[in-house]
Amino acid sequence: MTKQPRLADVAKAAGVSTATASMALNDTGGRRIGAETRERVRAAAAELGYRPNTVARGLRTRRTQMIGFVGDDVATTPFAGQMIRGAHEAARGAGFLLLMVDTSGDRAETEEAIAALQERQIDGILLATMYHQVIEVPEGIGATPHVLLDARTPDGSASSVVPDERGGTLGVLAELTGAGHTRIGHLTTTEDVEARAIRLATWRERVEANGLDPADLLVEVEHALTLDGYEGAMRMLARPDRPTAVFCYNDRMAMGVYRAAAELGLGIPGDLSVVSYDDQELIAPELFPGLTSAALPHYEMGRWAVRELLRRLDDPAAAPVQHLMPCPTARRQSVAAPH
Amino acid sequence: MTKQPRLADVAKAAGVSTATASMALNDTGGRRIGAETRERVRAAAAELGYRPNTVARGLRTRRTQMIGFVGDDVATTPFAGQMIRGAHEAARGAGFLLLMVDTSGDRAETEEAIAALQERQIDGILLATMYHQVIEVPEGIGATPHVLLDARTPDGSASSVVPDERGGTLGVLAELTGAGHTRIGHLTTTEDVEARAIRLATWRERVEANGLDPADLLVEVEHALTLDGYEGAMRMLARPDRPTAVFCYNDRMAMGVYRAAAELGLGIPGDLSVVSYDDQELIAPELFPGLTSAALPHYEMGRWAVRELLRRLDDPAAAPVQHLMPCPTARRQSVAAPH
DNA sequence: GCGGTTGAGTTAATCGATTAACTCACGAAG
DNA sequence: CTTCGTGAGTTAATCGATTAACTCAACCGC
Repeated sequence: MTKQPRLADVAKAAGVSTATASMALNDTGGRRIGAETRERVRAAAAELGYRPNTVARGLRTRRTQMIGFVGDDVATTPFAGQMIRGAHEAARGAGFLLLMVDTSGDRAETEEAIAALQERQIDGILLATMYHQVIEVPEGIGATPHVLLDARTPDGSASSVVPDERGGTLGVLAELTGAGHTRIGHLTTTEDVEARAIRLATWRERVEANGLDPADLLVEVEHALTLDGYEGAMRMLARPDRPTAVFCYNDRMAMGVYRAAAELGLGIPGDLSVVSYDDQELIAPELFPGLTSAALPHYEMGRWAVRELLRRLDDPAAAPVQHLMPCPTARRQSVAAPH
Repeated sequence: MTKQPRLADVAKAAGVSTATASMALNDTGGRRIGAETRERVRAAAAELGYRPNTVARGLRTRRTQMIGFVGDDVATTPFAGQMIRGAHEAARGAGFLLLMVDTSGDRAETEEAIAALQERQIDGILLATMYHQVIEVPEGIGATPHVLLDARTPDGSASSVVPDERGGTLGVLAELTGAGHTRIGHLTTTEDVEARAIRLATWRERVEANGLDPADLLVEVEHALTLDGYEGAMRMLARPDRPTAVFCYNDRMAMGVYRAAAELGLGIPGDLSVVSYDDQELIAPELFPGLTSAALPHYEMGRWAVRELLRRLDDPAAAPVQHLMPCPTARRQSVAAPH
C-alpha cells in the first residue's frame, strides 16, 4: 500500500505526457487524443486505481464540485432531514457534495458561515430556513451563486423555492367541504411567520365564500405546540355551536385537538373531522385515527433548489426564478361527513 | 468589487514577500518575523479583506480542514439531526467543516461515498449509523483516520462511540422500582439490533433479580412501531395478572401502549406506569402524561466522535478507544406507585 | 579580526492537476 | 515544390498558498 497514484504516474505507465493523460481521462481537448491512446490511458488509470486529486483540480479550475448548505437550526427541526436528503441526492447525481453549516439563524453567524464556505471555494450556496420565511440575502454572499430553500426574498432578486401554502390549504379544506362540512374552524398561532399568514388567509377566504363569519370560527393561541393546541381546542369545542370540522395550523396542534376531543368525549372523525398541515412523519400517521394533513414537500424542494443552483452555475446570468412547490394532501381517516 | 485578494496582494501592500506574509498571518516560522512587520501584514490583510484560499493551502499542506460524515439514511431518521449538530459544533469549533454523504446503508454506495470524500482530501471520516449497530469498517477507508458513530466494530479495531444501553435501561427501570414496582413488563420487537438485545437482557436480569419469570412479562412484536406496540400492549394488558408497569423498547411502541391503555380504561400512571427508551422530541414530551424515557445522547456522541477524530489526526498512532455514552433518564409524569 | 550565532527576511521549489501555446509529421491543394 | 491544414501530441505556465534552503547584516566572544 504505497501512496495514492498521481496523474503523472498514470501518464508514465501509459507512456504519454500528463497533458495527454488529463485530456484522455476527461474527454477534453477535442479530437486531439487518438482512440487507442485514450484507451491505453484509461487502462493505466484503472490498473493503478487512480483517483484525481480534486483539491489540485479545484485550484486550477476554480471549481470544487461542492455546494454549501447553510441552514438555520438544521438539526433541531424534524423537517431538515428530508430537505437535506433531496438536496444531497440531486447534488450527488451531478457529482457534487454538500458542505454543511448549521447557524442557529443568527445573522453574524450566518455571515461567518458564508465566509467559511467561500474560503473553501464552494461553487454555490443553498440558503435554507427551517420554516417558510421571507429573508434578506446576507451581504457576504457577494457574487457566489445561491438559491433560497424554504425561504424567499422580499423582492424576488434571488431564486427560491417555498411550499405552495395556499394550494395545500385548499387541498385539505376540499377534503372537508367534499365530505359536506361548512362550519370549519381554524386553530392557529399568533406567531408571525409566512406559513401561518397564508394558511389563515386562505381558510378565511373559504369560510367567507360559505357565507360564514370567520371570527366565530377562529381560535388563536400563542405557540404552535401540542399543549397550546389542546387549550385552544378546548375553547373552540366547548361551545355548543362548535364547528363540525377543524383545520389546524400544524400537526402538533392537531395532536392537542385529538386529546381535547378525547376528553370531551368527541369521536374523530364521527363527531369532529380534523385536518392539518405539515404531515409530520412521527405524528400524522401515528395518531389514531390517522390525521389527514397537507404535506410539506421538503424533499422535492431540496432537489429543486440544487437543480436550480446547478442551472445558475452553468449560466450565471440566468434570471432568478421563484418556485412554488405543491403540497399534496396525505389522506387518512380523520375526515367523515358531519352528522 | 474586484477579485478576491490573494496572499501576494497582501504581501505587496505590506511591502514584504509572500513567504513573510504567510508566516506573519499564520504565526509560523518561529521568531523570524518582527513584531512590527507582523502588524503591518495583519493590517494589510484586514484592509484588503483577505481570506486565504483553502484549496491552494490544502494542496500544499495536504490538510483541508474538512471532515467527511458518512451516514446511512441520515435524513429519514429523526435522530440524525442531533448527531449532526453535535459533530458540526465540535468541528466548527476547531475550524473544520462537515462534508456530508447519505448512503441508505448500502455497502457499494458506502464505498463510493468514501472514495468521493477521499478524492476531496478530507482529513478524516465519521462513519455514522442511525441505530446502534455492530459493523465492519469498509475496505476503501484505507489509512484515512476514522471514528464510528452510534456503531462499533466487532473487534474494537476502530474508535467508536455508542449509547450505554445497559445504563440507560437500568436508569428507567430504577424509576419503576423506586416507585415500588416489581411486576415490570417489557414490550419489545423481534428485530435483530444491538439496542434491542441489550435492553432486553438488562430488563431480564432485573426481573430475575426480583425473583420473577421474565417469560410471563415479555411481549415481542414484529416491528418497533406504534401499531405493533398497540397490539402487543393489548396482549400484555388484557390479562388479569397484567404487570403494574411496562418498559417499552422505544417511544413509538410506548405511544401504542398509551392508546391501548386508554381503550382498556387504564389510567397512566394511576393504573399503569410506563417508561421507555429514546426520548424522542416529538413523542415523549408530547404524550399525555409526559413519558419518562431514557435519552439517546446523539448530540454528545456527535461531539465526542469529532473530538476523538481530531485527536487521531494529531496522533495517527493513538490507540483506538471504545466509548459508552451515558443515557440520562428524562423524568416525566408516566410513573407512579402501583396500587 | 575571525568564526559563529541570531534575527529578519527572501528565493524558489512544491503540492497535483488543467490548459494555452507550441511542435512535428503527413497528406492535400495550388 | 512550396504552403497550408490537421491530427496527435508535448512543453511549460498556472492556480494560491506553504516551507525548505538560502542570504545578509549585526553582534558577540575570544
